[in-house]
Amino acid sequence: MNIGDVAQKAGLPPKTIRYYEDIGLITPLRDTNGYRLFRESDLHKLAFLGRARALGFTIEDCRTLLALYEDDTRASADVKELAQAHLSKIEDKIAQLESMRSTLSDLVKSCAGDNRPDCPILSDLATGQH
Amino acid sequence: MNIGDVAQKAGLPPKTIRYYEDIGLITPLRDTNGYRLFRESDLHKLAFLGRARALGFTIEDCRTLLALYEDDTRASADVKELAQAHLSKIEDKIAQLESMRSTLSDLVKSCAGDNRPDCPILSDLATGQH
DNA sequence: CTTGACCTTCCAGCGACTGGAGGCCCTATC
DNA sequence: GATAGGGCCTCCAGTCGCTGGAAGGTCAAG
Repeated sequence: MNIGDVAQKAGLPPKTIRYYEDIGLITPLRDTNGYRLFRESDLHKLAFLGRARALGFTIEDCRTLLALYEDDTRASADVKELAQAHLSKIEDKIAQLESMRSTLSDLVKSCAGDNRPDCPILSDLATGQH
Repeated sequence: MNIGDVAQKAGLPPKTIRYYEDIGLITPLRDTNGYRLFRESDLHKLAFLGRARALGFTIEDCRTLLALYEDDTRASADVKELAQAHLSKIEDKIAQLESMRSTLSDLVKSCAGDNRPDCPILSDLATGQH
């Protein structure tokens, strides 16, 4: 398979796939013309990476996950720990965003949104007081 | 005031303040020794920026917000529109993170987390099937 | 033989800082 | 007057995960 094919099948842009090769996540073969030549196993890895990235794992997490995936002697505890840590980070981010959402939502509601200059949003930003 | 003082008062690192000057958000004076010399108005702007950033506004949004703040003839509708658009982006992000959280949470729960290699987290990443 | 789609590499840029090197300035103490 | 320590300066590079674009080779169809 050429890069375009795998890109389609894995649902990742060619650029991203080249990047993943650059940083050593995959090592496709090379055709005589210099084109990358992808095996089924490469496609499989790329799909794995796509799903892991979609769950928000960092590239380094993905590297570790791939290594664990390919290690028959892994302990599921290691995978779980990684996933749990990532989950915690996501929950932190959600909490942070929820806090912003709450404040912003209040501010937006309190703003008339008309032609006049008076604006509680700007007042809040200016003074920190509601 | 020197940069250390405003940094403390505004709750922003000196590096960030220099960066804000670099990109033209503030323009402190200069002392004869080359040190930045901050007026009350600079501190006020920095505090404004700090709060806007804490609400997740991008730097470009902050630039616009500052301009609106300093424009007596603004329409509060413009501020509200900006804030509303930002709020929508935040809500999108929250939705995306919630979706990750949900999937991840299920996966983590379903993983034994012991010495054995069997791991539903990896299976899911490998196949996309639960 | 040409066109156009595909592939290659390499370099630069995104956002919002952050770290570090190398060096000047200021104050206090000896 | 020398020195130590802290604060300030500029400039460059790195972060993360791509993404865009330039310049050029390759391939299949007409």
